[in-house]
Amino acid sequence: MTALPVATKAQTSYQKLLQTSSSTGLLSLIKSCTTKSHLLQIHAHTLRTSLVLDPTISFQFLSVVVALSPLTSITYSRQFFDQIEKPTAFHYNKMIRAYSKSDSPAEGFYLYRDLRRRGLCADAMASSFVIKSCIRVSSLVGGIQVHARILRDGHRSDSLLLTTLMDLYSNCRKYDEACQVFDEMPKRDTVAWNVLISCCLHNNRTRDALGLFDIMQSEIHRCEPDDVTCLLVLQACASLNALEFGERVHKYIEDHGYGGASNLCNSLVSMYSRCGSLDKAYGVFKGMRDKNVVSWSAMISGLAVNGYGREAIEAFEEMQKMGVLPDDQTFTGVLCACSHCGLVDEGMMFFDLMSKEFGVVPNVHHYGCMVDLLGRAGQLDPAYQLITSMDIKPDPTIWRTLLGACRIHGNDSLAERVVGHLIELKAQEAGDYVLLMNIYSSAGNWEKLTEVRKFMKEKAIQTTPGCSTIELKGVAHEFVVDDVSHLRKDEIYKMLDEINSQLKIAGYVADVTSELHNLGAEDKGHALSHHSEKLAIAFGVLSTPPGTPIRVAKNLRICVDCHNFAMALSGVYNREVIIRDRTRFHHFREGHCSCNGYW
DNA sequence: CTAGGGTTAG
Repeated sequence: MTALPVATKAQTSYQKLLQTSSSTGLLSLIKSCTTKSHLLQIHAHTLRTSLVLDPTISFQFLSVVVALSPLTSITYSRQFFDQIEKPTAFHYNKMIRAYSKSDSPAEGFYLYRDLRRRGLCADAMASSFVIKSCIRVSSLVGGIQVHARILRDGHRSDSLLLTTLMDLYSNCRKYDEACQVFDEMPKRDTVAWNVLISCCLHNNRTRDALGLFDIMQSEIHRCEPDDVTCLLVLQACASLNALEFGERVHKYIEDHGYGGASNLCNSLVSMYSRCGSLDKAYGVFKGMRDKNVVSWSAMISGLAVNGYGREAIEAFEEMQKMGVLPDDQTFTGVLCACSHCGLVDEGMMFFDLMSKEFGVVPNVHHYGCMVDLLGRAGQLDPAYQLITSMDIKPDPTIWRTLLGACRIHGNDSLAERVVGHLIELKAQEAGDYVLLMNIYSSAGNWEKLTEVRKFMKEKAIQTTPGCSTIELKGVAHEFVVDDVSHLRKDEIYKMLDEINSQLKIAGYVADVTSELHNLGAEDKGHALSHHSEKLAIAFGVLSTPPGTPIRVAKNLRICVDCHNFAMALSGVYNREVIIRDRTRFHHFREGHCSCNGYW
């Protein structure tokens, strides 16, 4: 351990003050200490006069040291702590709390163990701080140990403590354990429900998160959602494309007087955008009095993903006129706008501007947009160069973006290299091989295609089933390829047949060459005609009045044929069709798509 | 004798 810093000037006026003050005077001097220099002088003084032995004084001083730790360091606080001869539980709690918020949260855990070994009483607070530490270092093992202690200590009905514990399990991806803690809680307040919803959101239970919004309000629980609940549920709506549910939450927000909260408005803007309802997003955005960088970024990204690249760039300029400084996420939106609309030169310009004029260091998302931009424009080699020249480690997503571009431009040799990189990262997924097979298939390279297929079979690599959802009256309906599980399946298939024949008259021809989702299918044409998005669309046509927009969310990329299908349908049936796939939105209107073939 | 806990915008 390094030597403690001490005051350099031997006799300052402050030290005189210290020496002449009574013990109550000293306490108030300590409490009012706000500068590092005074802190060091008090420290020296307490050491010289053995005042560290006095628990009240040492506690007060520890409080100040911890409070001023941004000026000194957590290590300094610890050094002082170690000088206290007989630290009490109070001292420990103070120090453990400090650690839980510091850059070395794990130390809090060791100190907690130390506290117990000394036989001091660990109260609920101490345990609470330690769990915080465990969350920070995502130590499930540590958390479980503390959990056991909590039960032994008889703190099993402390809601606040148990809520923290739920958050721990949630952060460690232990959904069931978090639920169990929730179930065993004697009393659950709104925050407990919020943590449960947050847990669903972060553990692939997004649909359950929506359900909880209603369950918590039901007769049995009678728990009022608050602003945080709304924030969480809006995120769930956005990721599920649940527009109607989102509108309900919007109404709830208005009815409960949260309408003016900027964080909620920003969330609404994002939710509406991500549900493909740009006009509603803009409505909320326009009504906001204080638009901050988050609001603008949400609007810019919203415009971008919905295919309004030029408008997104205009919004970016407008934002600067209003004196709001863009940050990293603003640029993610702007670059995304460029990549979705094929604005290669603009994209390069913004990428350059970003760091030079706004000091925003490009992150993996920015690079990802640039790779997408270059890749889609056919500049595959520069895109590859860009990835290899990054000063950050390429993540699987960025390689996958390039792989997508390889598919568009049918570059099989680069695609193979990219898959090689994914394998190197041990991140290759079924979808990557499917993409590779798509490339071989459209190039007519049947040998390689069979090779990959065989490889996948041998390794038993499971493909992610394509799944499309459509929300109707607040309920999400799910479809997979050739789905026969829906109650109205007969009507749906009849409708799909009718749509197909109508579209054929209008000149739509099924494209069976470029896609093969169903690996085992002998009859590709057949599998194609019952893709999940087509079933969802047919269901939409069937169950909504003419003219109603049809909104579908798909977990994978939409295939070329389904894209053509939706495009034709939007004209023939005069329906707006909005499909959100894994990478972007497709707005189909009057026989056209917002992506203008650039996709 | 002293202080102190949970969820949370793009």
